[in-house]
Amino acid sequence: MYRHLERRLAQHVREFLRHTYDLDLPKIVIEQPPKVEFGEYALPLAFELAKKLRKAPRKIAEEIVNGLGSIPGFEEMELAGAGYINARLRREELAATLVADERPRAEVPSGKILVEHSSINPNKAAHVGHLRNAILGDTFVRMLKFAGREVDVQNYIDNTGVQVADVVVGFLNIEKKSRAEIEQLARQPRFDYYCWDLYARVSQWYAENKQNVQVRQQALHAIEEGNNDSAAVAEVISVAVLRRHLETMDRLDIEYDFLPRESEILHLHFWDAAFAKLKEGGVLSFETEGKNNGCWVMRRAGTSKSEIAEGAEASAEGAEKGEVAEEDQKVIVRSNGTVGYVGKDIAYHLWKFGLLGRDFGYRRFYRYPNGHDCWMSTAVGALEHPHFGNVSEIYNVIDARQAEAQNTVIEALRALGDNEQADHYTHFSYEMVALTPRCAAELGYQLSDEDKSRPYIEVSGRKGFGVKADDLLDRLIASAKNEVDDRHPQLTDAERTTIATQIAVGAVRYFMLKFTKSSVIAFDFKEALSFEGETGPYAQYAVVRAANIFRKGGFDPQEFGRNAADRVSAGDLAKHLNGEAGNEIWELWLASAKTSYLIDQCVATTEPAYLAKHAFLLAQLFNAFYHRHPILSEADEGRKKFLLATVAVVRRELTRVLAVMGISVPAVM
RNA sequence: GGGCGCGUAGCUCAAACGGAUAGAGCAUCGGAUUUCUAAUCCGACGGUUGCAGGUUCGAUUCCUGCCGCGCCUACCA
Repeated sequence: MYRHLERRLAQHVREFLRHTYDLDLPKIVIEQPPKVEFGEYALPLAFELAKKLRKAPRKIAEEIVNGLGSIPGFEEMELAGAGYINARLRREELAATLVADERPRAEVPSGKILVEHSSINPNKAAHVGHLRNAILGDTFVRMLKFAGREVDVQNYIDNTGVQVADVVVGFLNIEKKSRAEIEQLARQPRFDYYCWDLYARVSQWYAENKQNVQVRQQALHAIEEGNNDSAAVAEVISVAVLRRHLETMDRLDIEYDFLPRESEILHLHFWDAAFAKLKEGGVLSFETEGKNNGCWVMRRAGTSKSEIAEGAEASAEGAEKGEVAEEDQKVIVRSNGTVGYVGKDIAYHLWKFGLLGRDFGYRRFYRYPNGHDCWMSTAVGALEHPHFGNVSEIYNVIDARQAEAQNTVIEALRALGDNEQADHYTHFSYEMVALTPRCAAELGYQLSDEDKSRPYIEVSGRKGFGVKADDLLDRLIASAKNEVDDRHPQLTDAERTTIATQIAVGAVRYFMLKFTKSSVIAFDFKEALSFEGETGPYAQYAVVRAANIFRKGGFDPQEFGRNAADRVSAGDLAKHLNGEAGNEIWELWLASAKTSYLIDQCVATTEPAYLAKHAFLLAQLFNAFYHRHPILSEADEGRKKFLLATVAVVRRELTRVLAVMGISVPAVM
């Protein structure tokens, strides 16, 4: 409703400007005043118009205020400061729509959206960096669904790369395990932990002897070719580790619809189809000299043609022929004829948009406890399956280090003339999770003096350096469980574990969402394990308190919410929300009204952190309100109903906001 | 060298297209009617927004230069 009113205001102002000044502004800037006393919306419009109209800002603001007339839902406009126009809502009207939970539906664009996230190499346990990816991705999916969009969630599995080959080498060449033994190990509960350690050992083993590196090459080729022992072992390992990743993510309520695998991209010859298109479209060029002699190359994204043309004389000759300077070349097909990962990625993305002309086979792979099926690609699949791909919009949740590769894929689409698709390709970029030196030391890693002086140290799976996702979750659950055990000894152990798990998930999900995407998270257990202050449990606690009021008062909160419209009168709303005394509580109502508005902002900017901040603000306002106003002991019956309606609205909206962040609310805390 | 990003309180971070007194959490210190449970609340302390210019009625935000830091820049994936 809040965003609906904002649009209504913008519409009125736009029409007024057209009539009065014959001005057509494409965008009416609407801000939020620093304090509720100033109103709910602020327009710095007059400053902008001062130059165009050659009048003082204050004078213009005055004209607008006087000329705008009345707008449904709004009080009269007000002039403030040097030329701000503040708009004030009729508080009781917005409050009434909130009580009744009336939400005007915004028009939803049609077309399916594909969100790709997680994409963890299936050769070792998931770590905190993967957690950030999956939580950002899953939260974004929830936001899109909240906004009414249809979404498919994909988790791309690179099961044929060197990382998997390395672990295969570890099992076969270092540990000298048989296939049967490996299959046995793969059934162990935390097989991914075993691989984590082995992977680190393999890296060391390569460093010890140059010849060992050749073993890796052989393994890699064998895996890509298929139909041999190495390939079979690779399949066992990657599938088992992948299953573990799905289990880990399921602990956080993160689910996927489809797992496309690189092995199928290879075996179903996606690349051949893409290669033909790229050659036909003149996107690739074949090098006949220099270091990339014999390769098919593409211009690296971000290197423009004009710069080359204006650049050094040495490249001027090549530039005239439309060639790409060597340092700007991205090799797509190697001189030995094999395709690199960017090539496969281009093929994959052509498939996503339905431009490839080929499809995967599909098979059911994983069934979640709630009955939802996750499908996986396969060479020859089930006859009956849901349809994936062929979408109109995609978001790839991939960290900022992959920006160049992502842009290269987008450029390939453009070069093929698929601009519509390129425009709807969003690299949802975010910064990595690193460890603080203190955290690294805590984990027992030896640090150089140089590393100790850094603000953070990059995680490295290859070195086995990092915090495993399941370890973090285990620690969070244990810590929460201690607290719950103390506070609620009357509950069964199972009940207490459920609550502790909800709190742990709330803590880790909030932690990963509260930083803006562009901020590197320097991970530290102390901060991540905190349940106080700006944390998920703080917000959960606010909802639990709200629910407690109803429980103690003998009401069912949902029931009360549904009937609140009958219980609290318009007169009471007006009486208690207006004036000096009403400001504080109105702030709480207003914040509660902003759920849809915030989610729109988050989707438009691909920035979930705004919603996390909002959840915290809402919880903070509620906690202050809770402290200041005794409700059940309120003598004035009308006021008591009003306060209960306030609690009902906040409880509902905060629960909703937390749900979009994938955070559930415990029964008690 | 080139590309992308960052630099804000002791620490970790906010501040949507440039806007009203730059805000939170943590830490430190001092408080809260023994209540709808304190995983809470209130207060204090804490800032030349890396430096120097420029644009603007107005700059943490935009532009230029400098300083510092990180990531990317493989015929690895």
